[in-house]
Amino acid sequence: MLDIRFIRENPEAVRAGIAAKRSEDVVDQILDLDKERRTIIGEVEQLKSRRNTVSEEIAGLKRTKQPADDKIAEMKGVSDDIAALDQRLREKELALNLLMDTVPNMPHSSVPIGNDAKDNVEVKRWSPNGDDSLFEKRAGLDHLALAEKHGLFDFKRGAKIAAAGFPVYMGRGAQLERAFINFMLDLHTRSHGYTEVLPPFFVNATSLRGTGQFPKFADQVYHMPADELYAIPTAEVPVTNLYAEEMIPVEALPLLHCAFSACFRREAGSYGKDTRGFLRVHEFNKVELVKFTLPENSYEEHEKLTADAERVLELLEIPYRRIICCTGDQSFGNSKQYDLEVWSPVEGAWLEASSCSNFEDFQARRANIRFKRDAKSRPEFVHTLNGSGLATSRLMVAFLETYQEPDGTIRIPEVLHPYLPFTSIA
RNA sequence: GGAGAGGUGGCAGAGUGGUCGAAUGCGACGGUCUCGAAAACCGUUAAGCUCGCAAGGGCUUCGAGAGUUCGAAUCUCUCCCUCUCCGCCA
Repeated sequence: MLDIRFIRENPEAVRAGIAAKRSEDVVDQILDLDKERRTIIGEVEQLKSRRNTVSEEIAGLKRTKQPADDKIAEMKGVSDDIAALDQRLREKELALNLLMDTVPNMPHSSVPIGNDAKDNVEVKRWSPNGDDSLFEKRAGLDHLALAEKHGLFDFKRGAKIAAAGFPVYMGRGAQLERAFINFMLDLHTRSHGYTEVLPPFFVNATSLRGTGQFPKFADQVYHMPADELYAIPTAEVPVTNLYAEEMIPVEALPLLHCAFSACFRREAGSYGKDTRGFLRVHEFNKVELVKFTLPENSYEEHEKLTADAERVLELLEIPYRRIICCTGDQSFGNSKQYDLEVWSPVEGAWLEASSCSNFEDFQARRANIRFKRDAKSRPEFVHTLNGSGLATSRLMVAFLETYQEPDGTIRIPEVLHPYLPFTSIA
């Protein structure tokens, strides 16, 4: 959510940001409602002020046992007027908030203007020893064939016991998945300074609104109406909301958390697109990185967070690239977004394995996450950042294809040996 | 699932329908004292909205919502949450 005062004072800048993000321009409606709202506030508060004054006079008269009947009679109508104005005010505020929720975060000045993914800009490419030949399409079994050959996953039985898009990991496939997760958690907690969190996988609607999934993406989240709970689409939701409505001690900033969770996404409307195997699933596993920072440090922390995610791929020696998402492709709530894409040599395609975003104070304002610079200063909103570090599903695809030998054996890189009871899948 | 207790300021914890945004304690901040610190003493100590160039003013907030009343932290109703005990259970 943006600051209403910022919109009031910079309507043209907001209009430009909305246009760059390909969102609907509601600035005029917001300004109108804001004006009406403030007019009503002026009227109703004048009445309330009068009521308070007279109430005190009545109290004074009662205390000295003097009659106050005429003043009481005078106030009877005033309270009704106040109630009517309060009602109108609530209606205006409700309408205003609904619109405010649809305004995206403003893109940072360093983000390229663009329409869609085609306008994203590659800013970095990495492969072991800088070997560019690794970015070529190669012959070999794709991840589904490899999984079949070695009995790593069971998509059919996943569909039987749940639904299509809910993978089952079997045997060495399950162990490999667990090794990825443990490896990433250990890296981020031991080498990158993050504190581990294992959050609930269900949250309430307030939390989803806090991080920006609601109201815009409500149809993408699994809902359990009997208990009014929602399955998390990412650990970003529970972890960011840990400090909702709180004042974080300034000395605790920056606050760094990493969290493993399963992630649940309905992917409504995307049927038929990239549906094979792990390319698009309803449930997947992810280690998420979340930061709470001082406003002036968030862009520096964004670079570090992205580098922390990249480190996973570098240690696993998986070729990847970093792209900066253009204004039309970045997400609703963030101001700057890097995507990390792993190279899938058999698909011959880049697969998104991570998305690292700076939300500035957009989520912090919605969730009311604040800090004070010192005891005397006013509270300010922190900046929140998050990024996958990483999601395992696309990583698994690239990993299996990258590490297959000519005979279909999958070699396990040394960095994972401490996490597995085998060094190859043959 | 059943029974009970409770939700008040950063924390702890009082509160009679009317000088209650709220006693008191702790903490924090500023000051006196000190070479410095501790102790002691004095003072300050919420947030949001709104009007105003500012100084400053106004309004709201005692878990949430509704009600009674001229007036609600205080009375009534509904809901939410926390804790304790019993039952069941991974």
